[in-house]
Amino acid sequence: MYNLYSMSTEANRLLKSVKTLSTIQTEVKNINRIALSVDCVIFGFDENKLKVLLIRSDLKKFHDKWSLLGDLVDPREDLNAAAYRILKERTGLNDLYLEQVSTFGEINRHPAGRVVTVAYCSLINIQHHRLKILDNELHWHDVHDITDLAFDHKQIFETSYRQLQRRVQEHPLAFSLLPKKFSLRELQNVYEAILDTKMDRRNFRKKFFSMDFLIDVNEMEQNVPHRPGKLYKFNYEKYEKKKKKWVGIDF
Amino acid sequence: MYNLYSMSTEANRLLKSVKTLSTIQTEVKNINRIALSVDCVIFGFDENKLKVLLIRSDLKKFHDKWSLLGDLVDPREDLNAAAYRILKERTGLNDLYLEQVSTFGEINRHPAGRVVTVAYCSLINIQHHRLKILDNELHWHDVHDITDLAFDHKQIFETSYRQLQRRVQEHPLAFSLLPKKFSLRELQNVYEAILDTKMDRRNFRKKFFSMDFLIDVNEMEQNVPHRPGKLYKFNYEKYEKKKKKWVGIDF
DNA sequence: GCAAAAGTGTTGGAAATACACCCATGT
DNA sequence: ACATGGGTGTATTTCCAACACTTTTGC
Repeated sequence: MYNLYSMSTEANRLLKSVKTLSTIQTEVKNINRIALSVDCVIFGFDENKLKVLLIRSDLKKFHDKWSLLGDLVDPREDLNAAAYRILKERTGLNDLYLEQVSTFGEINRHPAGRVVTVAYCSLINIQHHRLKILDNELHWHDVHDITDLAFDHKQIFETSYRQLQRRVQEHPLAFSLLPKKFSLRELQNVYEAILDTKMDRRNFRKKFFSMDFLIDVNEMEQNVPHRPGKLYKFNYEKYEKKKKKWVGIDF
Repeated sequence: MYNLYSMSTEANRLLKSVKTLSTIQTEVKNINRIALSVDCVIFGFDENKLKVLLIRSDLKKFHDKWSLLGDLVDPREDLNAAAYRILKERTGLNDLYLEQVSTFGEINRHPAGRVVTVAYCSLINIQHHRLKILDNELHWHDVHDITDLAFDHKQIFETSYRQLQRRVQEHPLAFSLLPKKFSLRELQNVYEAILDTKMDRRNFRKKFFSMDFLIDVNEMEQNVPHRPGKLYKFNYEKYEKKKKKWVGIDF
């Protein structure tokens, strides 16, 4: 039995092999180390569909399969910094929505050896970085068309997508997929795409106007073949002040 | 720039240093490895209070501070298996509620070197293993009395506690803190302790009876100095069949 | 009989849902 | 003029919150 934190002699009666700090240091340095990677599930919204950014895997074992964007974490690099680095490399953008999802640590999940991976979910405005992904090894995939991915990335993707569906209903994430200024129809399209459902337009508007977090920017849509809608932006400051505490048993 | 999954020559125009499998293997084996640990936030319920199980840390740097129960992950061990191992070592119990919370990977979070830790949350019935924690280096602490813990364990604890508060409202976790048979009052006490709030007794009963997941076991409380309550157990099978899909924007 | 908690229904307000018509623009 | 989606209001239902008295047991 190990114990990473305690070296109590008192505890030794129960805990057979409590370690000294130098023992821990030896293990940390030489014995128990594992390769750690980050995988980013990068969502975008285009043509009224929710998309995920994938790269072609050319490992023989996974020929013709797609995989998430990932890399090893450098031992001198914060975990979150590694995730931001990967995003920056792939999208060219800073200041993105990025959130940790979960860590996947089965022994044989990677053919190169023991690699534990931390999954992150990111939401980006697909217009803003379209120029960066001319590379035809990188591709946006409709989330409905994901069949099998390389490694355990299908599982990672599904976990991330479910978490996104959950979180978008409780937090103002959807705006990260849209331009700063957007119409209510675009916003509703994002929700419908993420949740894979249809909503009533009038009730959707009522809901958002009653939350009172949308700022009317006094502009209209341009070049639409129908009556143009008003544009809004999300009031993050007001949201941060007012966000509710949620109590209510419901399962 | 690295890439763990792709070795496309096509991509090389954009991605300066895409790696071969053998390069990846070399890095996984020799270069980029990091010590990985698991920390368990073990919650219990006793005397109508929510408790967390901590061990005394005797590292000089953290003398007199308490810490979570954790250990290094063995490179030949599944991540989840490591968490179950730690739980088993400390509580003697298998088949516990155990769920991953989050991974903490700041560079200097551990004095022994670079240690990234995966936090897990567990709920146990405190009666069942009371005998295992005679060791006075292990102690149940009221969650309200947690001030500072060793390492970054305060942050880990708070993240886990918040997640518990969130999840207990949407999933039937509370029953893991109680005996198989429990009274509605005990159940309500668990919710009130976790959520740190008071609830209306009649509405609480109405809520649970209308969900219709409680089985009346036709037994009563024994040896209470007042009218004894009926005992129930939770119908997990029925819950699994019926659990609802939740749709509704609310933030 | 008294203390202590179990058990039980109703009502008002808030929020969610369902639903149909007129309006502004591009073609 | 017409096709397309923008914009709006009301009635109904469902859910939640507030609230007080009677019952059963141990002492």
